[in-house]
Amino acid sequence: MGRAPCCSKVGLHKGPWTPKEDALLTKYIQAHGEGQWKSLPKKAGLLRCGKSCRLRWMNYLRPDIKRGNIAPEEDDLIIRMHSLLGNRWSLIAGRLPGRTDNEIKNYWNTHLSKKLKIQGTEDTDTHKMLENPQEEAASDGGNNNKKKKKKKNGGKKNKQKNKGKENDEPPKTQVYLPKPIRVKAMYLQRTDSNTFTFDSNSASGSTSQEKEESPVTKESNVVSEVGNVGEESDGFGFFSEDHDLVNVSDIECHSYFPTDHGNLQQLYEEYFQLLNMDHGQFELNSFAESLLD
DNA sequence: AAATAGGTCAACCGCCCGTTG
DNA sequence: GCAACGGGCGGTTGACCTATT
Repeated sequence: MGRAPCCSKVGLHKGPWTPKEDALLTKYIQAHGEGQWKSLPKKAGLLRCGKSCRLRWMNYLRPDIKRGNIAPEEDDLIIRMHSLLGNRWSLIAGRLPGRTDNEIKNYWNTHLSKKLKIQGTEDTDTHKMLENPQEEAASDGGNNNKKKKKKKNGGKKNKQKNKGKENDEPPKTQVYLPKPIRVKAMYLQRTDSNTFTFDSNSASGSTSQEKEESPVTKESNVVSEVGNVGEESDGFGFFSEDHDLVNVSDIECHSYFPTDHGNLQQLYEEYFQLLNMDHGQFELNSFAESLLD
């Protein structure tokens, strides 16, 4: 059909965002809110495609983004959700506040699919059990069929990509007590006073007062912490038994992620039961769609 | 020390879908 | 009903990093 590109590509910047661009985008959104992506770059003084701005904001600049290691329980939930929903990353991300679909997708492709194959748990595409998991893993090369392009080592130009790492502060996790929920992806909304709040209505039933509060300052909600995660979880057990409680100094990220085993189990079971209602794909799709209602 | 293989993840691309006029 | 538009999504790419040879 050849739809016209979302914007004229002529003269637009591509590639990694510079700190200056980030600042411009952040400043503009803080002042005017999200949306109007097509006209946003021009108004914000950015030589970027609107989609690129949206992506940068959604995946990197949003203040509620939880960067860093995926907790074992998140890991497990991703696996389970993937088994139910397939590659519907945005839906899965919607269950993991602070995580983006892109992050989860990357995490799946680079960690989980490989891990599951090695464990022989299942075919990560079909979720069927593998007969020869080791072979599968080996043949796959842990690369998800991704063709590897090798590049010359090239200049080690400064790259913003790892600037977080350069801080050398290990990613930290801070977890908030879950509110009674049917969780929904958290959307940042603008209030009349140009402050941002999380639209966690559907996610947590928060009051308007709560909304006035920056999530980052909601320290009172901090009730527990989860182990620093980069380590392997044991994969398919619901939680890793030996997963350590954390060290407060390792905590930083904020989340409403339910850390309680029971909550996660409940969430999963809720999904599972719905999927077992024997209503076929139509119901599955309806259910999936309903997740974000 | 240099070259290469393998891994990670930000960003792009193109399609799809809901909304609007 | 239709086309254009805006936004969202999943798949893919490629720059950069680390580990290994």
